[in-house]
Amino acid sequence: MPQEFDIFRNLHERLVSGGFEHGAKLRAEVLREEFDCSASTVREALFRLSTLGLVDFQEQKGFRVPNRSPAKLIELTHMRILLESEGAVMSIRNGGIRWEAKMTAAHHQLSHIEKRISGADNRTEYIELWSDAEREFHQTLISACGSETLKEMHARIYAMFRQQLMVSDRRFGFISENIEHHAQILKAAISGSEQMTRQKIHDHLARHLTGMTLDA
Amino acid sequence: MPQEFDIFRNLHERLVSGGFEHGAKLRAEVLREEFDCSASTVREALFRLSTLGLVDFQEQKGFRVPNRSPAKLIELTHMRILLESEGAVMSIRNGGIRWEAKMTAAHHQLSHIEKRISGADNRTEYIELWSDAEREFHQTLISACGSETLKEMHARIYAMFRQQLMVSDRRFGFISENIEHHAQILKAAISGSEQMTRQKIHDHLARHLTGMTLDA
DNA sequence: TTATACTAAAATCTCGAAACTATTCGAAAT
DNA sequence: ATTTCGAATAGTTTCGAGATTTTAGTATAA
Repeated sequence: MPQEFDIFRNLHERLVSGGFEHGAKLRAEVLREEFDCSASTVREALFRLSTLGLVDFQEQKGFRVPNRSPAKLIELTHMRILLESEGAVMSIRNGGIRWEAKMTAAHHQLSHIEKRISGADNRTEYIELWSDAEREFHQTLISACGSETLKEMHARIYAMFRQQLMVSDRRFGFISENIEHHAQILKAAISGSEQMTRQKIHDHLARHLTGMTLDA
Repeated sequence: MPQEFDIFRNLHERLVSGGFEHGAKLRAEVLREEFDCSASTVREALFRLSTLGLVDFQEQKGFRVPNRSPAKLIELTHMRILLESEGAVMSIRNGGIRWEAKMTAAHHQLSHIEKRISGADNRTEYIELWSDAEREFHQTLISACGSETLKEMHARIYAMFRQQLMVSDRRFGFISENIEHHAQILKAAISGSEQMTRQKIHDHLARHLTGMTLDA
């Protein structure tokens, strides 16, 4: 059973969901022990992650978790707006009824979790659930765009975006404002209005464009 | 002297400029000899290239040069249009006189080579020269956009795009039509017209959208 | 005190062989 | 003639040790 891919996936998930400190050093020799494999195998995984932008690599200096920077988050937000708007518009044109059905399903799922969270005592346990549903919603939005390249590119940007989020934004991203946003994006997409869809996607993400969000 | 990066660069260049057959197998053991290093080192470089989309990787099956597909070229063309248009417009807004100067310089250089080629007996020797100048022109176009992420993303798409080109398009991409296109893109960019710039970039790349180009 | 040079320790990078997996090819059975 | 099986070959992945480079610490000189 080849394990390099498992390591890759594991590290990917942790990097995106905040499992490492920003700027932390990633030593192959250390991670080696956790995965019970050789350092070379970890190194390969880290190399791949570095090409995805989730890990910084410097020759002879090793691997690091990228530092957080407001400027980077703004750039990634712009890219998300660009790619999601384009993907959503293309989905509207190509998707048909099947895509609309998938959209309503994805939103229903997300919406359900968001309602649960609103009244919950311990929100922490819902974070992963919500996180997955949110990703699913945004992925579905562009899923019928007809371009694997665009979807792949978006997935990478989305991962880097999430990695750049502060702890507070990762944990309380499901604020009531967002709940309304998702509903409006769905409505615009189903109605087939390209202009409106672009607008709602922009509105949804615009909060990350100021660079003024606070960390926990 | 760390050599992994050299191997990476060398393979990258060859993959993009058609140094390998489409679909060819890339065996670490074979390439090892050429670079006079171990297979593991080649493997690392190939892994990185696979994450960039320039090499296909399958577990337990090794590495391959991606096959050419008209659909893929069309997708990449759409991405180029999207990214270059956005980047150019942002450059128009942020670039100022310095960017305009760089643009005219890049175009002058490209234009000079294109004129040389038109009257040359043996065009082959100019290909690399032209190729570099063309890349430089398109890179300069988006260079003042203010987003490293966008530039990086564009560089990746551009590389994959070039890799997907047929031999004929790589060798005779400097057709007279293109010479005119580049001039018009420059003119639109310098004039500051965002709409016109978007249009000219689209026109320039549109020929790849039909999927009907022939191979040599 | 600040700067420089040297040394020891720690980390990274490369290697070649061993372990593992896929493919090929030919023999036996249908 | 075709299929199935298994051995032999070819190819891929993992490993841990050794070579190289960076980093940290200490001593010496300005």
